[in-house]
Amino acid sequence: MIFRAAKTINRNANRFHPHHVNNPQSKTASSNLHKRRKVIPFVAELKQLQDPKQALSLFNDYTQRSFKHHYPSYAALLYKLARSRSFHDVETVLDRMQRSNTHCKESLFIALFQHFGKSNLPEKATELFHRMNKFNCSRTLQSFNAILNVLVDCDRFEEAHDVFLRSRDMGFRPNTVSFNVMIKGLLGKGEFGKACNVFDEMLQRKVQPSVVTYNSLIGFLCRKGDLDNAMALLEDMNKKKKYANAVTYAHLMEGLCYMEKFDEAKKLLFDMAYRGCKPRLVNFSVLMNDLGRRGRIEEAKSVLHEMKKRRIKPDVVVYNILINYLCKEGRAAEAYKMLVEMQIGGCEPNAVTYRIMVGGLCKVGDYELGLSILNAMLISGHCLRRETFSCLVVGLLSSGNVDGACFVLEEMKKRSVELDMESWETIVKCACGEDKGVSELITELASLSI
DNA sequence: GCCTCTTCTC
Repeated sequence: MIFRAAKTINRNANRFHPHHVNNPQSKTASSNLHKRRKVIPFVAELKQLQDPKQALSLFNDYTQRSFKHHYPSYAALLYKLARSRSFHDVETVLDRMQRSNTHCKESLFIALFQHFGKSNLPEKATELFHRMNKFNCSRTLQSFNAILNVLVDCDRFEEAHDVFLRSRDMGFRPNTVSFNVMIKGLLGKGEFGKACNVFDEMLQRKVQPSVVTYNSLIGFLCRKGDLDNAMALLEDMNKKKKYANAVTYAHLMEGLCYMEKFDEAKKLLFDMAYRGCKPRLVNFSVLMNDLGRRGRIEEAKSVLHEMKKRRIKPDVVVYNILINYLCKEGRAAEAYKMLVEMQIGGCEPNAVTYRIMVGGLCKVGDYELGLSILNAMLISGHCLRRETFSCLVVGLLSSGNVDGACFVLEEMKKRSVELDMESWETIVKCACGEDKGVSELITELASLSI
């Protein structure tokens, strides 16, 4: 049954957007064909694989055929496994790489820290950081800062602080970036005063604050609506010849929007150019977001046209803002048109786009299109959240598409995503209310043993 | 091929 469902959905996915589904594959195929002779056979073959589970066995196949794996092999495999969050396999491969004494780059470790961090596994990242000297690899301040940042982003400020204090023992001297991360951590906890103390400490220790340092502080003040102090910091920056960049202005514009001063924010967009700072995407998206928030979607769309007129190519975030507010207003069909439009314009949707779109379609009851979007999302290798799956499962069942619902459940099972209690309740109620395929469904659920 | 900090979307 599931197989049948999967086939139907695949067909739908191709209809959804052939350009999107087929292109990445054909592109890699042709480029690999082009450089096949130069590329390491294992890496070339690895890139063709859809399923990350096959990656490790391919690696083993090559090992058995007495193929000697070098750094490019390990790196490509680790990236692939980390991207699909197969962290158990990541560990296995790391062990082998360590034993083989392969000379490896620090960037690989930094990328892995970030993958661990994104999956909220900071302890895995710290463990690897401490283990780095066992690899044939140099560990610099950059790794140190990367680990600090992962800890702060995972809400482990105290641990980050401990690591920061032990920097000297580890042979590192904190630089601007290290301090910026600590300031970000404090601001994240609402500790503006302590963040200012760290700022002063930087000056004492002769570590120069950068635009980023100022942006963090200005951003905090703007979110609080304290524009006066934010402007004072802007003055201070200028005095120290640290010039405001597009992000600085984006914060100020956001602060103005927050204070219901949209026109002033818009004026600042024009003023910043006079002050020698070219407006960037983020400045436009701040305006679009505020317009969308107030339900003025047509005006938000006109900002998009303004950007195009200025030859600034909208990115995925800009489209996400529009798609999000269209969905919120129950205009999922228009949101879908926007999604197609962005792809035609050469902008690939990301995980957020898909989540918003599936949610918006569920809201208006178009579960069939929601399902094909979900499938496109799976094919493009994006991770999704429980809520996205849940609303679709419940919706498909309530509209009588048992095959579709089972397909989604199967995909959840593959990814070890569990349905929430509330959704289960709805499903059971739905199943008991009608007789349509109930026994079939129960069998399916039992076999999945979620 | 993914390489440290600020930024708008869920």
